[in-house]
Parts: sequence; C-alpha cells; structure tokens
Amino acid sequence: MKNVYEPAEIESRWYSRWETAGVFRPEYRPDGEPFCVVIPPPNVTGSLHMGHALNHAIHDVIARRRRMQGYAVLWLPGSDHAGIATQNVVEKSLAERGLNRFDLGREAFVDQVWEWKDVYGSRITRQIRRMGNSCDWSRERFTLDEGLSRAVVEVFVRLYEQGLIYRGERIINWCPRCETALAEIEVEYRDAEGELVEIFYPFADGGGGVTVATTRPETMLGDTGVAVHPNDSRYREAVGRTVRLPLTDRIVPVVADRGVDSEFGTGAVKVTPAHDPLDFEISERQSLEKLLVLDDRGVITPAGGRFSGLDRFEAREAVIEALESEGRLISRNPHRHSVGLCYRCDTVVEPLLSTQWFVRVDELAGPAIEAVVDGRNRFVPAHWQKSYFHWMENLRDWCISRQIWWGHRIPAWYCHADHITVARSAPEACRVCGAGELRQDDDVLDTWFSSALWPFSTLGWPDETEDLARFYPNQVLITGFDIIYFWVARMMKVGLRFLGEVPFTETVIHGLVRDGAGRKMSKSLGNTIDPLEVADSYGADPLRLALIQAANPGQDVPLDMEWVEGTRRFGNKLWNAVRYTLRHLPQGSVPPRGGYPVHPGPVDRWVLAGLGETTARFDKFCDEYRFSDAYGLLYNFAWAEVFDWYLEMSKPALAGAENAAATRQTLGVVMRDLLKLFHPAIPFLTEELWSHLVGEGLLAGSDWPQAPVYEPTPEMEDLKALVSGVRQFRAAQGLSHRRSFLLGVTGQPPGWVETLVEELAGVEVENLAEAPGDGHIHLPAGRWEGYIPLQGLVDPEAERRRIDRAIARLETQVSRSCRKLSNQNFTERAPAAVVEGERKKLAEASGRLRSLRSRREALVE
RNA sequence: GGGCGUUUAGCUCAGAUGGAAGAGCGCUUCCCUUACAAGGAAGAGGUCGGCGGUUCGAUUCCGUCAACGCCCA
Repeated sequence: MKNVYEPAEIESRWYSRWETAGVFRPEYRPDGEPFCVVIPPPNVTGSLHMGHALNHAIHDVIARRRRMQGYAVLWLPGSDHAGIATQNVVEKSLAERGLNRFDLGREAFVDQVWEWKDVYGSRITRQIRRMGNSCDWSRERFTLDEGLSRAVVEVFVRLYEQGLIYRGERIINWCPRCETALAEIEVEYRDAEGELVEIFYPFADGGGGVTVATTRPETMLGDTGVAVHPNDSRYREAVGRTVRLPLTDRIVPVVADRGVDSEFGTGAVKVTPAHDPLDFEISERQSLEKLLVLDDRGVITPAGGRFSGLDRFEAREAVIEALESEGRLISRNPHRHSVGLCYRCDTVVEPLLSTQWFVRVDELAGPAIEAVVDGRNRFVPAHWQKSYFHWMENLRDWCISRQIWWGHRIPAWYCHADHITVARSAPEACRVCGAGELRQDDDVLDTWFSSALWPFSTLGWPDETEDLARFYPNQVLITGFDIIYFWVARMMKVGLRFLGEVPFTETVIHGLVRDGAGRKMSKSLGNTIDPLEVADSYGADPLRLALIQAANPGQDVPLDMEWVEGTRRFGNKLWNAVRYTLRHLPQGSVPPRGGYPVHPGPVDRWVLAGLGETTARFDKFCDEYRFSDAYGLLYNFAWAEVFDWYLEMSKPALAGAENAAATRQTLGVVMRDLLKLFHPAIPFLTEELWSHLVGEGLLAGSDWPQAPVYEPTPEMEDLKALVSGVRQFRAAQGLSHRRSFLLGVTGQPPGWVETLVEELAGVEVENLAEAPGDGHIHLPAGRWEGYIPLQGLVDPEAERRRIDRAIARLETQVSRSCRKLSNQNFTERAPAAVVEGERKKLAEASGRLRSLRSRREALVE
C-alpha cells in the first residue's frame, strides 16, 4: 500500500467489479425483504450537477446500508425524455444547418431526436456510475421506452374514460418561443420594471368616458369590454353604457363584475378575455366575446388591424404611440410588477386562449391528501407536508398537452366532424359517428405526466409483473423540496388512483446545494461546482462524504471545496490507519463478520464499547434519515477516539507479549467495522481497504455490523486526563516531547495505566503513596493525581500564569455555585438530584481552588 | 397580502423534555515522534438576533419585534 490515499486510482477499480458480481441487483439477496427506491429521473439531455450528486449520495447511503442489512434492495435508475428541453437541443442543432423541424416533418424529426438520445443520452448515466451509485442498471428505464409508453397510454385512456381528462378551451400559459402550452407550475414569476399605462375609452354616445389602467397596452386590441366593481360608486353611471375603443373603433359594453379590484389603477379595467385569465372569467360571467389578437409566436393577428404582424413588444410601443397621437393616452408611469417566464427558456409567457387537454385534479387530490394525513406516507422532515397540503388544496386543472413532437403523442383521434375518439391504439372508426379516416391529435403529453407514473411504470405496470408485486409501494422517495409540487404530489395522486396504495411510504426532502457563502449555485453567478471535476481532482468519495455531512435534514447544503479537502484528508487518515493495522496483522486475517475478542484487555474493551455505542447511535440517526449527524458522529469517533487514542495505545500492547493477541484482534475488527459503517458514504475507498484488510468477498455485498456490547472501562477518562495534563504542562513550558521526566502518581494506578501514561505522555511514572509536599505541579485526574517535580523543569512565570488562569476559572465557578445554593428558592424547588449535583460541584471546585492557591504561594517563595 | 423556515465561535452548521455552550474549517504556538506533515500536541475565540413573560433557574418554553431566505397570491 502506498503511504498516501489516491482516490483516482482506487475509484477506477471497483464499479465494474460490483456490477459483475451482481451486488446491485435485488436478486443478490434472494431471501431479503424487498426495499425499493426509484431515482428521480434526470433529464436525458442533462449532465450531472451538484444537486444530483447530493440527491444520489443520499440515495446511495440508504441503498447500500439496507443492502448490507440484508434487504433485497432495488435502486431503479433511468431518465426522462424532457420533452421541451430535448426538442430544443435538437432544434438548435437543426437551426445551425438552416433547418427547422417542419422542414424535416414529424417522423424524421423524431427519428433525429432518438439518434441524438442514443449518442448523448447515456452521458448522465455514466456520470452516475462514476460517482459510485449502486443502481441496478439491468432495470434501467426511460420514460419514452416501450413499456413506459404503454403505461402512459393506459393511464390517459382510463382517466379519460373516468371523466378525469378532458379537452377544453381555456386560458393557458403559452411560451411563444417554445410554441407550446405550459402547466401553471412551469411558469416562474419574477419582478420586472414595466409601465402602468392609463388609456381613455370615451363613451360611444359621447359625454365623457372611462380611464383604464394596464401593463400590457397592446392587448387593448383584443378588448371586448370594460369592467368595474359593482359597488364602485365612481362608475355607477357608466355601467350599462358602451365605450368606443381607440385604434379599433370597436364598441364594447361597460359591465359590473365582482372580479374587479377597485383599488388597482383607476378601478376600471379593460377586459381582454382571450389574453388574460381573470378577464376570461369575467367574460364567461358577462357573456363577452373572446377575441384572439396574438398568435402562437406572440405576433399580432389580423384581428389587430393595422398592428397585424408586429411582435408583441413592438406592438406595445406602437400602440402607445398611436394612442398618444390620438390623445387617448392619459399617463404612463414606471411600474414594478411580476412577469411570468417559461421555466425552460426564460421567455415571457403569454396567457392565451387555447384548446388543450386537462386533468381534472380535485378528485385525485382528496386521497393523496388523506394518505399523508393518516400517515400512510410520511414526510421527513415533517413540516414539508404543510407545503404539500397547501399545494394540494389549491389546485387548478393540470394542462397536459404540449405542442411539440418529442414525447408521448396524445392517444386521441378526430374524425372530419371533430368527434373525439380516445383509444389505446389507432381506432378504425370514429366512436361517435363511425366515420373513417381519423387523424391523431398532434400534441404530446407533458413530460411530468409520464414522471408521475415512474414508481410503478418502471416496475412493469400495467402488467402484473413480479417486480411490481414485490417493489410497489417503494419504501422511500428522496428529492429536493423544489419538486414536491412537480413530482411528489402527482405521483401520489396517480399511484393511489391506479394501484390503490401510496407509491412510497416515506418522502425524504433535502435542500439545495449552495456555495460556501450560502448563495445558490448558478451559471450566471459563476459559482457552480462541477461534481465530475471534483471527483477527478479530489475523488468521488470525498465529495460524497462532504455532501452527506453538510446535508442537515430540511436545510440547504452549503458546499465549499474546503469541505471536500477536509473529507479527503479524512480518507487519507483512514487509509493510513488501515496501513498501520496491516503492519501488525497479516493481510486478510480479519474475518468478514464477528470475531470480537472474548477477553479483551481494558483498553481494547474501551474501544470496543465505544464502537458498540457508536454503531447503535449511528444506526438510530440513519433510521431517522439524519445522515449528517450519523456520519458526523462516526467521523468523530473514528478520528478522535480510534485514531488519536486507541491506535496510539495499541502500540505498546502490540510490542509487548501479554495482550498482543487480543489487541491485534480488536484492532482488526474495529477497523473492519469502521469500513463497514463508512462504506455507504465512501464506497470506493472502503472497498479498497476491505480488499487489503479482509480480502474475502466484496464489502458492498457484506453484512452490516452488529453493535458489540462491552462493559466500558471506567479508568479511561482519568487516564486520558493524566496524559493530557502532562501534555498541557509540556506545551505551557515549551518542553520537547523527547524530554522525559518523572511523574509521580498517587492512587496506585494499575500496571497497564502506568505503561500507557509513560508511552503517551513521555514520562517516567513513579508510584506515590501520598501527595508530596511543595515543589510539584499538580495534575488532577480523578482517581489518580499526578505530580511533576518542579526543579529544573519549570519557568515559574509560565506556571504562575497557568495557575492564575485556572484560579480565575474556578473562582467564577465557585461564586456561581454559591449564589445558586444560597438561594432558598433553588434548594427548595429544584429537584434534589440537581441540588446535590450543584453541591458536589461546589465542593470539588473549592477543593481544587484551595490546592491551587497554596501551590501558587509555594511558587512565589 | 398569506404561509413556511432561519438567526448559536471569524465562516458553515449541530445542540439540549429548561440545571455550568459543541463539531468541522479558519486562526495562534510548538513538534518532520517509522500508519498518516493530506499529520501530531496545546491554545485563543461565544451577554446562543432585540425586548418582554413564565420559572428557583431560559440560549432552550410562550409572546412580541427585527433582519434574512423560500413558497404562494
């Protein structure tokens, strides 16, 4: 073994070994209880970012630990087809050749996307492997593959037959760049500087008019009415009259509608039913005409008269200018308002009247809410269920049709009379009128529609496969809080509807990865960190451990390269600890399980007891999904207890003859169990070390350690106090560790304590029957007391400073305790144990104080 | 405007059914001691966001205010 840990070399070695051995398949544990998680399918166009790395690291810790615990673990990987994003990528490459998708036609274009997918679509799955994730690749799925497509059609048809999917004309969010409808949650709102424009609409019969306010003046071309609130006394006279629209000269009515906000602008609003959701509702109530003046690309239609052909933003300026020249522009003022942007391409979204397919969600939401209320699904941390409820209770119908070609084509056909026939495969004839020559709907479904099916479509549904029976419901779903709405809520709805059971019993929510300063990682800020680059320069393992340790439940995850350097240093430490171990016992001599010594010496017993307690606490943290705490605890035990103390203490034992065998055995099993416990977080490194230390089978396929139970060794704390006392003295006096001196110890310490103190503190221990007189430094250590003769060793000034500091500390302690104990309220009302404890503390502290004071006087001489 | 969350060491974060504040990183000093200088030893550093209340006792519970962040309208 080299004397430094080199991640790159190790990490290239193990993944194929694991896969070849079939460790990642549930069949590896044929008798195990099933345990299934599905990956949140990454976008097939994507490449791995830090958010994936975090999400997958958590998955892998869970999956690997469960596997070692004997479960038949299935971590099912795959990706989604990301309709809009993928289509965008291919269209962009076409555009470079001066082509668009219509030049190719639907079939050729889709073929082209598949070709692209075949070449580039595996990039992200390779990257997932590079990070060491233990997915069962033999079951990899893609939302557009044959089986999943069948599931999509099946769900669509059934929901349609149950009346939960319908086609209708509604105001939807339209992206003029992608030229497709979007769902509500695919629109991101951002504040932007705009203008509030006031326009005067004169009454058609003369004599005044009303002034309306708008941030989108170009839409006035599509106005079909003016509305005021019924209680607004300012406009009482106006209601029922008509106004003449400037620029178009259309005559439209003034109506009273409760949907108007009297506080906004002038209290009178223009009504553009085809281009505004609120106006659409008003028009439905007031029977106003709906006039489309913007087309799919955001260009004014011929209905916009002389503005026809202008882009919406050009039209805005042109309309304002025209209004001004006609004297109808009352004012224009800067106005901050929120603007909806397409979440894929950041284009300003246009509300547009359009015929689309929708899922009626209220009926689906009920059971999905119930399931969380009654605990069939549990959120971790629990408070996220509030967001889930809030979302579920305020749902609007989900627009699922997209005007693109890459995706699941909607299984609906139309005859020449536009009757709808929804079917699992192309129907011969119209179900309504029997006509032939049907044409299929051109649109495809929202990608999230197929993602909603992921927990069961990947397992073979609608077929009743063995996997489905075994692995549905999944155990746990792990995802970021930002897609509770997009994904978790929808999986719950569809899963309950079609399988009658929750898709997973626990929903674990983690935060976003941020930079070291707590800022969101973004390309524009330039603070993104590429996980693959980190893996290449520091190792995937250190990155994983850093992410796991930083990820407190429900908190965002700050990541700085310094954290990763820290975990790499830990890797080096672990590496060298195993190297040390192997120096003292033959390679491969540690059994893969058990082998704890029956009669350990006191030091061995101490570390074994610590291992047992740490294992138990670690497991409890993991069961609560508190992996940060779990690995923080383990890291600390490994470094502060095992490496800093036990390894040092094992040195004299291994050199001696008496306890050497038990110590060798202890050292072996402790290091082996550390490897096991660390394995879920840092699989490559631990597997490599296992191959040296145990050399039998694969660690990834081994079993989880049982926490050994040993009596603790009570003398240990005092022993450490004695050693630390000497070290402090050395540091204060600037004495080299090489300089040995005499340490008197009272209390008759056993031989093994004497040996260890001598070894670790670099002193010569002399047993004292009683405390010596003046001229010694006193080291309190519980059952023992240490005394260092002063002569020749000490700079009295330094020692006096040390004593003074200790005296000051003790004085505040004593006075605080005194104050407490002299308070009758405290002694009478506080629990007896607390009061007793306080008395003991006081006695101890004042005893120490007395002895220090006398020693200080002795120093002054 | 409504909801949720956060506020503890220079930085990033833990923590306790209320009884003398923790980790990692950073910082200071000393040390190349054959597992490891990617290391070891020692140390400095905190009125636990402000104000009230409950209590013998509050950083912890309650109220209120403030700052920051996220989601929804």
